[in-house]
Parts: sequence; C-alpha cells; structure tokens
Amino acid sequence: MAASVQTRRAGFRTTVVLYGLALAALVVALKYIEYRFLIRDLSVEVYIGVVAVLFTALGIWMGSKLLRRKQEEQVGVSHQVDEEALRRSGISGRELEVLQLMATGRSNQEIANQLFISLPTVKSHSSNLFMKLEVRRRTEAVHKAKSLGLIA
Amino acid sequence: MAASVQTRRAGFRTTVVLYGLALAALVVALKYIEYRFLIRDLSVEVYIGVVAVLFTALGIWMGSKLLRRKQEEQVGVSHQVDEEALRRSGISGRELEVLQLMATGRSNQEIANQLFISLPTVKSHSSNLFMKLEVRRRTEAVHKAKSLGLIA
DNA sequence: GAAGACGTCATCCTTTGGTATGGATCTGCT
DNA sequence: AGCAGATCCATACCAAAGGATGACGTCTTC
Repeated sequence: MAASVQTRRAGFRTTVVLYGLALAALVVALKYIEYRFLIRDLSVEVYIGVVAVLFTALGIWMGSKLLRRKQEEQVGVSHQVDEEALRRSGISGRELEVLQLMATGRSNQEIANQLFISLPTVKSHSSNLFMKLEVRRRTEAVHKAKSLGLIA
Repeated sequence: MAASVQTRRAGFRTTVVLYGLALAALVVALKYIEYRFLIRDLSVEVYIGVVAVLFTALGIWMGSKLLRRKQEEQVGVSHQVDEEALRRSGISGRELEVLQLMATGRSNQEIANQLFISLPTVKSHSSNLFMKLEVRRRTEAVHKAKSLGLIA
C-alpha cells in the first residue's frame, strides 16, 4: 500500500521530468538545425507549428497519464480494489469483511452467522463503517465503497 | 441513440475546430505583438516557451475530452444493460426507475421525493420488485440486478 | 366491455437497520 | 507499564424497510 504511493509519486515526477527533457531537447534540436545547416531565417511560423504539434501531443499524453486514475475512481473501470483508497479510508479488516457481505445483500443477522459473531457486533462494525464512509445507509455505503474501489 | 453518435461527432469536430482556431489566434497574436510594438527580435526561445506551455495545456484539455469519450464507450460496452434479461424479468418501467435509485443508495423517502410519488407507492413498487427478483432486501435486489445486467 | 397490466395511494403490522452508550479483552507499540 | 486501536458484546430506543391487503383510475388488448 505504501508502495502504491511511491509508485504514483514516482510516476508524476517521471512525467514532469520527461516534459522538461522534451522541451530542452526541442530547443537544442532547433538550435542545432539552425547552426548546423546555416538556415538562419527559418520562419517563426514553422517553429510555432512544430512546437504546437509536438506539445499538443505531449499534453495529450501527459493528460492521459494524470487523469487516468481520477477517471478510474469516478467510473470504477478497473474492477480491482484500490489498496491506497482502502488505507486512506481507515476501514479495519473486520469492517471490510462486513462491508463485503453487505455488498452481496446479506442482512446483519446473516453476516453475524457467517462471521460467527453476534448481531450487536455486526451493528457496531457497520456503524463505524458508515461513519468512515460518511454515509447513513448500507445501500449508500455499498455504492460509495464500490465507486471508491474499496470493494470489487 | 443516433442522437448520441451525432453529439459525439459534433463534439469531436468542435474540439478540432477550436484547436485550429487557437493555433490561428496564437499566430495572429504573436504577429500583432511583433509589429504593433516593433519588437522584431523577440527571441525564438520565448516563442517556443509560450507556444509550448499553451499547447501543452490545450493538449491536456483535448486529451481529457477525447479520453473521456473513449472511456465512456468502453464502459458502455462492459457495463451494458442486458435488455433481454430486463424483458424476461418482467420489471416495469417505474419499477426499474425505483431500482436504479435504490442502487445509488437512496432511501424510499428520497426515491419518493425524486419521482414525485408517495412513500407507500415506492414501497409498493419495491415490493413488486423484490418478488420479481426473488429477493427479500433492497441490498440483495441491487446486487442481483447488477449481476443480471438489469442496471449499470 | 371484460380482463389484465400498470401506476397510484392507504393502513396496519412486523422485521430489520441504525444510533447512542458503555463495557470487556486483546494486541502492538512506545 | 500504559496507551491506542481493534474486536467483541450488551441494552435501549427510534427510524426505515418490508409484508399483507385493499382500493381506484387509466390503458391496452382481446
């Protein structure tokens, strides 16, 4: 889970660094062309065109990198569990078990039987769960948990 | 349905047209600055910097537009509603509306408010719904409906 | 025009869910 | 040793959900 944070930050740094390198490389390349081939009067329009196209492409690429995670959260595209979101939510192991059974439509009593605990305990867990998810009903909890990728 | 395709194509055209307009506007702006203020020797690096930043931003914006469309299409395929299953289930239009709101975590009272009908009517619909889905609770109904592809 | 599906609403009753509060262990960490 | 968090359980109360039953009007369909 901590590894996930590292990976994401590293990903962001990588993107920014590559962006800077691309910009530097472009300047160098233009200068090189200018002096190497003695073409001193390349029109400004040509420069603008080249730069505009290249950096539009770069922007699209960067945007897709940076926006992907956000969109996955919104739509829940990856049916995978977001470990990082799970950690951030502060939901404990037992609470998650209750949540998962809730999501399959089990009643509190059925959850209690399945986990070999009492009904009040299930209620206790679910109440804590609702607080942490900032919801008031189990259906809302399941919906939010799915959209956040806390459960599959 | 057909309207949706039209909208999408129109959206794409809009994006491309705006892109071209932005490019043209930038060239005009630079020329304007160049001749209006008699600054003939603005360094190429400045041009590159301005263009790069602007078009990177433009690229990110375009990318988000295009990516979102693509992703919506993907999601539409995977999270598609099974019309046939819906027909077989015998669920009526109003019942489906109630079911969809249930799936987002709404209470019966909230559903009643949203559909401009009374609480007993919502209960009536949901009771019929549970019979047709062969379930006993709303959470179970939502879970089964999703697995059957009755709702997205 | 009778039958049936649909949508609407109501009343009464039971079950389930959720909140509040408090207490008991146990474990891991400082 | 002591604290924090997790897990477990209990009681009591209130809110929401669900089941049963009946009723009424509108449509479509046969």
